[in-house]
Amino acid sequence: MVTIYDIARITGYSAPTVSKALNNQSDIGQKTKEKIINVAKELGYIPNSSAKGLVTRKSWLIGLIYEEDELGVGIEHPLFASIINAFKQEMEAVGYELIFIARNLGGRKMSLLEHCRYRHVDGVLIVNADASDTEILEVTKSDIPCISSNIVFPDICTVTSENIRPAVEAVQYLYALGHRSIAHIAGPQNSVAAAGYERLEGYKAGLVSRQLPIKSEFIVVSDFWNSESGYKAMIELWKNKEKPTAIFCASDIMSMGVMNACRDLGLRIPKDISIISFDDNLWASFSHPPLTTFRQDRQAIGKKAAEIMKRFLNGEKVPPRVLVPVTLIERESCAPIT
Amino acid sequence: MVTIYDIARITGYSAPTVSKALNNQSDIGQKTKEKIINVAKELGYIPNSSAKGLVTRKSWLIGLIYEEDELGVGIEHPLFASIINAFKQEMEAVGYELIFIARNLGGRKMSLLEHCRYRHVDGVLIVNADASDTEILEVTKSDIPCISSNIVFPDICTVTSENIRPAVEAVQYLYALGHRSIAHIAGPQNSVAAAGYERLEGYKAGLVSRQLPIKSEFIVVSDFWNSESGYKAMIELWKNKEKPTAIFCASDIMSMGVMNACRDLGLRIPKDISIISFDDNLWASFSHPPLTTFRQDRQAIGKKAAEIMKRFLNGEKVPPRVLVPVTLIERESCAPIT
DNA sequence: CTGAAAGCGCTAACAT
DNA sequence: ATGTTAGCGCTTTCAG
Repeated sequence: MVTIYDIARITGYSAPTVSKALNNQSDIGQKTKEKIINVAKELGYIPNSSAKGLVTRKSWLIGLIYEEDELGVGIEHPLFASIINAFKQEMEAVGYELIFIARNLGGRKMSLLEHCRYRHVDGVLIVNADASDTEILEVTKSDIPCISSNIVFPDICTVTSENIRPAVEAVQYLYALGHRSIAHIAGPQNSVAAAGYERLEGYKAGLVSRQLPIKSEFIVVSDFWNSESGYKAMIELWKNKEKPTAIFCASDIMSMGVMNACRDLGLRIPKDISIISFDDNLWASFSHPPLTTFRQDRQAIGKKAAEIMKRFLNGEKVPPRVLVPVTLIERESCAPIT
Repeated sequence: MVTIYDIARITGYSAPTVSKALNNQSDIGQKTKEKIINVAKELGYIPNSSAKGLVTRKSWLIGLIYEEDELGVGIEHPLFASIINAFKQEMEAVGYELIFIARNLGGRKMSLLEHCRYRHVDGVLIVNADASDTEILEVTKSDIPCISSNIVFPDICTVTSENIRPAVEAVQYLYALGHRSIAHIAGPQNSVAAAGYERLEGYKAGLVSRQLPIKSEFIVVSDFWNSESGYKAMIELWKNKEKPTAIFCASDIMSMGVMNACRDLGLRIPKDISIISFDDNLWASFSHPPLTTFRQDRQAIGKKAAEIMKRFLNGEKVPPRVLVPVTLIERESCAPIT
C-alpha cells in the first residue's frame, strides 16, 4: 500500500505538503502540486478513507435506512430501487457514498443511531420506512441531517410525489368524460403513508370543484396497499344500490385487484366502468385494458431528495415537505360516458 | 465523543485493557471485563470505525456493485431489492455492513476497484451487472473476494436460480397435459444472463426427454427481456404454418407481451394455447388468466450469496457456480389439451 | 492478567 | 510556499 509518505520520500517534499497537493489546497506552489500529483498517479496512490475520516471527522458517507420487512412497503416497494439509484448518483457527484445502516451487527446490539455514529455518517436518507419505528425516530431527532422519502416523519424534510392535486385532477378528468358518479377506492388511512389520506382529500376536493356531492358510499377504504384489498374494496363498493360509472383508485397495485373484481362482477372496462389510478408501475401497461394512471417520477424523487440533502449538508434550512409532480399517462381504462 | 481513554480513566485501567475487554479478548480478567463493559455502556461509548479500520485494516464493509442504467437489467430488476435485502441481513448477522461502490466520486475519477480499496471493503457483491463491464472485471480479477448474483462472471462464484432443470420440467409439465407441439419463446442469447441460453438448453433437453423433435420454427429468441419483445416474438411464432398448442416463455415480463399478442391474435389462454413462464414476479398473479410460472426465490438467492461470501471471507475455497431451486406455481394459464 | 510504547495514514496548527 | 510537531482513536506488540 502506498501512502503519502512514499510520495513525500520520492518527491522530496514533506507529508503535509503532499497532503495539501492531493487535496487541492491553496497554499501550495503550482509546480509542486503537479509534480506530487503525477508521482501519486504513477505509484497508484489511493487515499485511505479511515485515516482521513479519523482526523477530519467527516466520513463522506450517507446512511440509508428503510423498512426491511418484505411486506411491499419497504424494499419491495416498486419505487424503492429507483429512488435510491437516482439519489446515489446525485450524491456521488459531490463526493458522498451510500452505506446501509444495519439494525444489529454481529451479536452486539446497536441501535440505528449508534450505527450512524459508529460509521460517522454525514447524513441519512430514510426510504419507505415505518414512521412509528422508534429507532428511526431516534435518528431523526438527532443532530444528523435526515431526509425521508415517501413516508412523512416529524421534524425532518420529506420528499413525496404530489398527491392532492393529481387526485383533484383525476376526478376532473373523469368529469370531463361525462362521469358524474365517481367513486374512490382509497388507500389505507393510517399515518404510514401520506398518500392514503392525501389522495382521499384530493378526491373530495375534486368533487367539490365540480359541485358533485361527496357520498360516503362511494368511498371505500382498502385495508392494505395490495391487490387483494383492492379486489375486496371493489366488491364492497358494488354492494351499494347506487353504482358509480367511474373509479379513482389510489394505487396501481390495488387497481389490479379492482380490475379482477370487475371481471368477476361482469363489468367491462372502460365500457361499463372507467378506472383511473396512481403510480404507473411496470404492470400498469400490461393489464387489459392498459391502465390510465398518474406516473410517479421515481428518478425525480431521488434527485430532489439529494438536492435537499446537499443543501442540508451545506448548513441551509430545508422545508418540511417537498412535492414532486406526477404525470397523467392516458391509456385505455377510461372512456366517455355513453 | 467518549473514547476508550475516557473509560480507561474512569475504571482505572489502561486503554489497551479497555480495548481488550470491549473486543472480548481472552487475556483479560472476567471481573475487569465486566466492569469495563458496564462503564462503557453507562457512558454510551460507541467505537470509532475509522480508528478501528485504520489499525486493523479491516473495514467490516461489503461493497455492492450493480448496473446503474435503468434498463430493467440492474436496479430496476424485480429480483434486485430482495436479493440485496436478504444478503444484507445475513451479512449483518456476522458483523458486516453494505456500502454502495461509486463509479465516480466528486470530480475525481476513480475506478470501481480504486473505490473498493479506498473504502477497504472486505468483499464485494455484484448484482445484475453487465458481465462485459471492464471496471467490474478489474474488481473480479483483484484479490478482493467477489460473489455475483444472476449474471455469470469469469473467475468468481455466481449464484443464480436453477434454469436448466425447471426448463426441462416446463416441457414435461406441458407434455403431461397432453401437449406435443410445444414452442419456446427464449430470452436474449447474449452472454449477459445465463438465464437466456440455459432455459433454451433445458427446453431442448425436455423435448428430447419425451422423444419430441426439436423444431427450429418453434424457438423464437426475443430481443430483450421485456414485454414488447415478448409480444413481437409471439407474433413471429404465429407466422409459422404449424402452430404450437403450448409455449414455455423464458420470463414473466416477456409473458405479458406474449399474452397481449395472444389476445390480438384471437387466441384464448389456456383454451387455445397454454403458457408456462419463469420468475413469478408480482404481476404474474394479476394477469388474466393468472400465470403458471416457476418462482425464483429471491430471498434464497441472497441468503446463498451471503453464505458463500462468509465462507470466502473465511478463507475457504468456493465453487464457481451455485444454483438455487425454483418452485412451480400452478395457476391458470395451462390446460390439458382437448 | 495488565500496561507502556509505538504506530496505523492522514491533516491541523503553527513556525519558518 | 513548505516543513515540524502533534494527534485523531484504536490496537498490537511485548515487558512485567
